[in-house]
Order: sequence, then C-alpha cells, then structure tokens
Amino acid sequence: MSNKTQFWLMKTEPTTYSIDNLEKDGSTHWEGIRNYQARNFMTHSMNVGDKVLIYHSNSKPPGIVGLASIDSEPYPDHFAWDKKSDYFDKKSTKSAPRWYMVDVAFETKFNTMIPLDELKSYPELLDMMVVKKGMRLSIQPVKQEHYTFITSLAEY
DNA sequence: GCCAACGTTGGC
DNA sequence: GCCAACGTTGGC
Repeated sequence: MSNKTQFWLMKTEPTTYSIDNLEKDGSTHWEGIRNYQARNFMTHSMNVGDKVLIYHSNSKPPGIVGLASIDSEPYPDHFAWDKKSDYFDKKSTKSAPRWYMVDVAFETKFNTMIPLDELKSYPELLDMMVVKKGMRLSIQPVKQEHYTFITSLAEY
C-alpha cells in the first residue's frame, strides 16, 4: 500500500444508487463489486482518503457527477452471503470471503454532470480508461493529472 | 432493445 | 490449460 493519495473512478447506476443517494447518506458501503480486477484494486491498492470520481453508468447521458473519497479499509461484502440479495454468490463464504467492499464518503456533487461525450472531446483525457470503448471495469484507477483536469472543468 | 466487448464457466 | 458457450455490462 502507498501512503500517497490515489485517484479512482467508481461507476454506479443511478437507478440503483445515485450521487443524490450518496449525498443523503453521507457515507455508504459500496457493495456488489463482482469483478476480480475491481476487487483487487480495493483490497490491494486503495487507501482511506483516496479521491473518487463518481460516474453514472447506464444513464442518459452517462458521465461524471461528483466527487467522493474512500472512507474505510476493505472488508468482506456480506451481501454475497445473503441468498435474497442480487449480489449473492454461493462461492463466497464467511471463512473465505471472495468479495470485498469499501465505504465511500460523499464530497461534492457537480452543478452539471460532465457527460461521457464531453470527456471524449478533450485531448487531455485521451488515455483515460473510462473514455475507451468497451471499458466495463467498474472501479478504475485515475491518473492525478486526469483527476485535476476534471475537477477544474467541473462547476460547483 | 440491440449488440460489441468483454469476463467467467465448465467440458474436454 | 484451452477455448466454446454463455452471461453481463453499458453505450448507443
């Protein structure tokens, strides 16, 4: 683990959980990550205090809607143990949890979202993961310069 | 609602 | 350990 602040992009479907829900909750458990690469970022690389771009996926339009921060160490995603949950996974057990989550704390909601189309229009963001075709990863590392560029674009 | 681009599963 | 089949994500 690094003690330097790192930057992330985390996707959420606003019909499931939006930036407005996060603002109301203040901090929330980010359950339901069922992809090993995304999990490994949480368990191996994230640190409390890391900065997060909140991204609305499967929305019209999709885009970055605000800022958050990592608010806990990773801990087992207990929804994987709940048969009634959409996130149930019989292969995850209490003695050997397969899936983890972190808490995410609300920081800011942008006055207007920065849509994916707009992100794609900036040469500065050409190599940002989220603008690439077929990029399905729901937790992505973000370069500091991309984070800074986006936070300077945003209206608060 | 379509479908491209993945990621996972399971037979062999 | 390969890879076809299947399932999911998510932009459009």
